[in-house]
Amino acid sequence: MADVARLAGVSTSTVSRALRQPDIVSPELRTRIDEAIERLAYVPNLMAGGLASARSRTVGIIVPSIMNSFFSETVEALGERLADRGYQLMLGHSGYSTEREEALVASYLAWSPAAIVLTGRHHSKLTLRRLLEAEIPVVEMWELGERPIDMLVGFSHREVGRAVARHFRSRGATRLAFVGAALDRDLRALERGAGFLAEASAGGTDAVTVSLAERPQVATGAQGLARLLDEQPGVDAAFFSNDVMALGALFECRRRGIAVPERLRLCGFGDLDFAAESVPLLTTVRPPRREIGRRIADALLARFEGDASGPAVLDLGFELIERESG
Amino acid sequence: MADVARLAGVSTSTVSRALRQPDIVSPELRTRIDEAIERLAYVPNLMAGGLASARSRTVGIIVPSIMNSFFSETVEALGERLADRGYQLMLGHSGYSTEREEALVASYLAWSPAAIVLTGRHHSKLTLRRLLEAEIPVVEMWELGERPIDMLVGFSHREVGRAVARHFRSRGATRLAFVGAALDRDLRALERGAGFLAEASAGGTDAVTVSLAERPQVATGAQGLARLLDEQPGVDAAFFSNDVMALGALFECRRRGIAVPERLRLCGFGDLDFAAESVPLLTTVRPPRREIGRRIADALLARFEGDASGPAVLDLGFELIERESG
DNA sequence: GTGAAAGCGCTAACAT
DNA sequence: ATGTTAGCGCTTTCAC
Repeated sequence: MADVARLAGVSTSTVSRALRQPDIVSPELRTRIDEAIERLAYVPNLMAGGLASARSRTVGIIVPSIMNSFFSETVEALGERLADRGYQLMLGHSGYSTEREEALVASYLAWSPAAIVLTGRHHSKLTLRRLLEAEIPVVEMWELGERPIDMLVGFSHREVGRAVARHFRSRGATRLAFVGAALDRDLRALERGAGFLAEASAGGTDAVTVSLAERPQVATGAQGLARLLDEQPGVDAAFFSNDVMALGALFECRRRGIAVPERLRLCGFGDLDFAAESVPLLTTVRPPRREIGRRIADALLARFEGDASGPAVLDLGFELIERESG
Repeated sequence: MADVARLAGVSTSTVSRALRQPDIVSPELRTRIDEAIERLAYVPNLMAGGLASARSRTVGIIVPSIMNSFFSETVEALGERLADRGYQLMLGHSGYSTEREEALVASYLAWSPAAIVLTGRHHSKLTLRRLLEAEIPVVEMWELGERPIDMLVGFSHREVGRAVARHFRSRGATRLAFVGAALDRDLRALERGAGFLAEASAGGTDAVTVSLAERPQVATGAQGLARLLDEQPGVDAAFFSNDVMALGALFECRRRGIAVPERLRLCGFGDLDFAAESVPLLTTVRPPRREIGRRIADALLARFEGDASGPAVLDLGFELIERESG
């Protein structure tokens, strides 16, 4: 930067200003500075800037798993919008563990990030304390609830479960089941199941849960269907943890010659791209995957510019997509 | 850090040493320092450290798409191993564009990263120059080839294509097809297709390409199958860009009553989890997704400790998984 | 609108 | 093995 200043015949403070708030520098100097930057191929040292200003154009984000397409679509949308404005994403995955989340938050904080984005509402005490002390924007996403740390962008998983139960009932199903995987860690799926069961029993419909310990994968869905058929042969409609599991169930039904939806109705969650192509087409719930990322980016960018007027809690809703399977 | 030093009754240099190379500090002081750190809940400022040492414990990584499970599994494996050693991942996605890659590399470099990991071998001139000048470890991944920028960890996509063609031939197929999507951007898929066609013609077998402009998704696979049947009715074995497309083709076959593999053999790429569950089970090629991440982490960590003895090019191979579809 | 000067919190010679 | 000292490259008062 000293080189740039020398070449442009100004002081480093002016170069710094020209970079950060171009409008308060006279047009003439700005041009000279821009030329110097160009000629020297100057790349600012962000660590020096960060040290001096005690903040950085970095946003830390933690998702349970990078491989989960739900979250990765949110991350991609968020990252794209932030990158346009010069912010970098530091990505980590907690593997659904609050301890790993705690460690990640601590290491993010050491970078004086501009903001931190967390998945869900379940955090350790220490994480909460550190976040509060950091006094930076904090977003919790993919859920809803009371008293967010700061901002909250998501939708109600309980309502998702209720909507699916109502849908099944309206189609004449009489014995419902929720098939979940790793529910001790995936609290959002647990919540969907709870809403589903609550709505079923509120409507006087029979409902059971089949809970598998494994992670929610295609094979787990197939297993879940097998267990369901074994243990609860009377069930005529099943709501799965997500589309991936529902796909496994679809395959297993095919193998066993179970007619979907005639003998058994199936509903997934996520509206992943195969849901609109499978045989039969998969009835599912579409969460606002990209929208969550976009809205968080917008809220954050507004906050970075000093605009704190946005809502603390943003409910982006969801959509039940009725197709052939249920 | 000054507070810690004061409380422990030592100088800041000693605290700094205790943090970076604990073994060169006497056990007694180390204990006192650790206690002070604990009591003050001291969190080091990484930007200050980075500025002073002109490097940071940060690794920049660029993948074409975060949502692609191939790469996200690599990212997850890499991130996990690096996080254990105190390194943070800065993640970005290029959307298969070298210009976006260029911009990302530039912004990573402003953080004095410990290393940079790129997907593929196709980069802009400026990116190459900057990377060379940065004098940090650079890994190109998911491909193989001559003269890497620095390190190269992957496998041969051309060989993948050849292996699939040989496999189809050995099963008696006589008219082969490669069905690809967005081949102008996905150079790895293009390479697989080229290997496939080359091997087919080398063996005297007829082979054609069906190329779609859309991104390789489930729906694209279904479309690809439709076009294949229309334009090349005699084809009896098709190799798809990846498993996602192959799944779409499987569904489309089901809809059209095409017997797989009797009438048409299908092979995918990726061995995504549904491949082992679909009906029929999907024959595919398994790339070393996690292994790539792990080996890069190992190579990088070795380099960070000054060990430059590792190979510049690491061929991790692949595996053809024969199941029912082909 | 621009410049001078004082750090930001740490690391790395160097000296002891 | 430990302390002293001089920055790292930028931002940000504070004068002008």
